[in-house]
Amino acid sequence: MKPLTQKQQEILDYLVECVRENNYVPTLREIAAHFEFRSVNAVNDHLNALEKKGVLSRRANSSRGIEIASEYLNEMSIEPSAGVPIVGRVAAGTPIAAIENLDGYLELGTLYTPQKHYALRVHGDSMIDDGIWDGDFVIVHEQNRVENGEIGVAIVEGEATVKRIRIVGARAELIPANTLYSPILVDLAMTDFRVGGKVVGIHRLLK
Amino acid sequence: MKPLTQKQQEILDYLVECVRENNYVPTLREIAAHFEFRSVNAVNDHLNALEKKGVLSRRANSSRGIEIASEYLNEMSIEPSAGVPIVGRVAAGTPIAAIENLDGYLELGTLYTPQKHYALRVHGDSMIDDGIWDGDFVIVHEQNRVENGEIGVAIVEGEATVKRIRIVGARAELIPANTLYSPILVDLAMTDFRVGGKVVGIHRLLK
DNA sequence: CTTGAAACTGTTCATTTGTACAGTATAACT
DNA sequence: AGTTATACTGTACAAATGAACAGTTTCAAG
Repeated sequence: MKPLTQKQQEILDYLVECVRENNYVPTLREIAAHFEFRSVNAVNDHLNALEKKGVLSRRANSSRGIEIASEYLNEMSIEPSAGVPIVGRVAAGTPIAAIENLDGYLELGTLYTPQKHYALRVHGDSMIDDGIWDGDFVIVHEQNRVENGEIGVAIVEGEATVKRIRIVGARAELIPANTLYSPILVDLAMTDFRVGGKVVGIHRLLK
Repeated sequence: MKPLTQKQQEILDYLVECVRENNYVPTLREIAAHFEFRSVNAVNDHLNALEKKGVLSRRANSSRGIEIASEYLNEMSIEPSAGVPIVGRVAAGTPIAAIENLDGYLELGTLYTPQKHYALRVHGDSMIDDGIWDGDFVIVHEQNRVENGEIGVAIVEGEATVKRIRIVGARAELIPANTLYSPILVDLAMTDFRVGGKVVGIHRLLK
C-alpha cells in the first residue's frame, strides 16, 4: 500500500493524539480548526485518502465517526495510562519506582481488540523454531487470508492449527517450524479449508 | 454520594459496554434506541442524574460528549469484554463471531499491574533456547530475589540482563539459554549486583 | 395528604456535523 | 500534453445531535 504523505501523517498524528489525550475522536471541523483549514472539505479529502490507504475507517453519517486502525493507535503509547512501563535501563540501587530510562508503556490491554482479535492456545511443538512453544497463546487478527509464508491460523475440517501458510495453486501448504515435522498439503478442492487469521502476537505465561 | 438507581446503573453499564466494544460513546438517541425510550429526554434526565452523582461529565454542545469517570471505565475487568477471547476450537464456516468453544478470556491488560510489573525489551539471543527472542518483551514481576534457576532480571553494575539466576555461596551465576554463550559468574563481594525481578511473561509482537 | 425524586412521553429548536458539489493550484507521472 | 493525486477554498444542505420546555405517572418519604 502507498505510504502516507507528510500531511496525511500529520492528520493521523493529530487524530491519535486526540484519542490519547481526550479519549475521543475530533469532528471534521475540530480538525479543520486545529490545522487552520478554512474549509472542512480539506479535512474530508484527507480522511478519504487515509481511509483508502487503510489507516482508518469512517462510520457513515455518524458524528465523530472516525475509527483509527488499532495498529496506529496502539504503537505502545507514551501515555502512562494503563500499560506496564517499559524500562530501558534499570538504575542501580533504587527499585523501579525511580525508573531511569523509560521507553514507554506496553499496553497489552488495548493493543488487541476483542472484535478483531482472539487468542488461541498452541498445542504441540510444531512451531518451535519460530519461537512458538507448546502452551503459548498466539494472538490472532481475524482475517480470511494471509500473505504467503505468514504465520496464521489454518482451519482444516474445523480443526485449527497455527502454521506458516502458503497458497500455491489449488493447494494450501501448512508449513511447520520444526525439522521433525513435514509440511501438510491441503487440497483446496477436496478439503474444508479456511484461514482463521494472522498471528500478530505471542504471549507466554511463566510459572 | 447517593448510590445509583437500578436504571441509572443500567445506563452506565451500557455506556461502559459501548466504549469497550466500539471505542466510542453513543449519542443520546442511540442510547434511547437501545433502551427503547420514545423520548431522548429520558436519556437526558438520566445523564443529568449520573452527572450529578459524579459518574460522568458532559461536554456542552459536543456530540458524543459523555465522559465517563475513569474509575468506572477501568473497573470491572472481570467482564469478558475487556480481554481477548480464547478460542478452543474454531467452528467451520462461520467467523469467530460464532465461537464454538470459548475457553475464557486472556486479559493481558489486567494480568499485569504497573505497580508490580514492568516490561523489558530483550536484546540479543542469549535466551533463545528458553524461547526468548531478540526484541521480545519480558514482563517482570518486581522482586529482589528469585528461586535458584528461575529466569529473572539480573542487574550488574546498573546493566540489566535477562538470565537464569542462581546464587551459589558468594557468587551469582547468570546462565544463558544458548549453547554459544557461557554462564556469567558474578562475585557478589566485588560487584554491584541485584535481582530486578522475575520474568513472569513473554510477549512478542509480529509484524 | 403533600412533596419530591425518578422515570418517562412528546415536541421544538438551534447547532453541530457529515457530506456533496464546484472550483483552484501545484507537482508528479505517462 | 494530458492525466492523476494532493491539497486546498468556498458554499450549501440535510441529517444528526444536544438542549430546553411542558407534561404525566409512580412511588416512597415526610
